[in-house]
Amino acid sequence: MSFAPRKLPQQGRSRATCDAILEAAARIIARDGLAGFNTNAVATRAGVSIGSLYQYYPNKDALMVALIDRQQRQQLDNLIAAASQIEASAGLETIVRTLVRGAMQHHRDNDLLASAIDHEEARLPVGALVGRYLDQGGALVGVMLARFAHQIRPIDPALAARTLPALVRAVTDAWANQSPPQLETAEDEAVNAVLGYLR
Amino acid sequence: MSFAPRKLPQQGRSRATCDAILEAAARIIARDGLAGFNTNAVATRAGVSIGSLYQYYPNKDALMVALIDRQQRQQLDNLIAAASQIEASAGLETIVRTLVRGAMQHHRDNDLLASAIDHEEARLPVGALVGRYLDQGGALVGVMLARFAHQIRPIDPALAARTLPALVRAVTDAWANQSPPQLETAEDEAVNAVLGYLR
DNA sequence: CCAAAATATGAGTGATAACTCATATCGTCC
DNA sequence: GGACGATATGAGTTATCACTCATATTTTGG
Repeated sequence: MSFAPRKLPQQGRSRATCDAILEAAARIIARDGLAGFNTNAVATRAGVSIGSLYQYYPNKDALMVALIDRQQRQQLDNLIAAASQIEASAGLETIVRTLVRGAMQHHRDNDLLASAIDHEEARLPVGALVGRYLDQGGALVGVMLARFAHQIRPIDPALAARTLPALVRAVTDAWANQSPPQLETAEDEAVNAVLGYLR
Repeated sequence: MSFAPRKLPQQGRSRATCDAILEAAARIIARDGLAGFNTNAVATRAGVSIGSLYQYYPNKDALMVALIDRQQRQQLDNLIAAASQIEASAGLETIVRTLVRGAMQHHRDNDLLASAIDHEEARLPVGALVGRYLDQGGALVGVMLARFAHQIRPIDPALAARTLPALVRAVTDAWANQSPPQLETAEDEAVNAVLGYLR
């Protein structure tokens, strides 16, 4: 089973079709989870026929892989945007807090989608794809934290890129499942956990 | 949709049937993930007819809920067993390390099953059920850590019971996805993360 | 032993959803 | 403006799978 696109869009029209399909898939999963994710629903939601969907995505898993790619790219973009807003003189805790806030925001906005994608990443052969994005993000964060080398123990950057988002996730989920959820405190806790891990 | 058992087993024979069904479900998910989890396969694997399965579990989700209950109970039992082997004079780090090792062992042995169950817990209304087990585990750990109150910042025990296993999980997964996986080091890292969070 | 209750059976039903294909429309290039 | 490739359509096919039910077997209590 291949996940490569069956046919590359060559005209603007078909590129719009591909995008609409991905967007529809994301919205459906965000609303109903993987249970509502079927190709007929995606095509309908995208305002496109089921035949068009299969013109570009050879099977359902290929569509999922494309969605994973899209999501990873968005998260990297978010990270870059957050990083660009941090002042050069910012302290370690400020930096960590800014990045944590960005990650939490992303999860809060797309809770079902984010966890569905996490789950599918484990099932599909996307290790290399995801690894590329994580390494880019890790490198960026590594540069930002280089100034604080004396406050931080040495950690493999590729590893930190996998560990830290998961840490934030773990803390966020734990607080979100509390009643009542207290998301402001969750941010403090996540910052705490990350700093505790880094030092 | 109710998840309560349709009929309670009253004879030893039917209790064995129920157990065989649950065991088969666990083994199938552990091998093939949720993709291979269908009621016909479970019944066949259990050496039981599909009709018998539906005699006790009114629908597929009810079977999943029973499996979640079973898994949570097992994890609590593991925790109790690990706790009982810790000497009364053990230091904080020793205690944390022992508990972390137990949790990692459990995940390593049942990787697909554990993550499938995590995923299903989010979808099904099992918050109260899971909460009871977490609170019991949290209380137990709370007692063990009470001696170290001066080294630990105050944390809501119910919250810690949700956060700490997730932390361990996050670190373990990050290291497991590294190539090559180094699970011994992962233990050190998880202990680190937990201690960093607690202090 | 017998009747009634409990338990087991598995072919069958209906719904869902992935995927195909014959046909139609659109865009581009000369 | 015509021809050819690119793109779009959606009814139809097929496989899977949750779940039922009429019937058969086993266990229990009297």
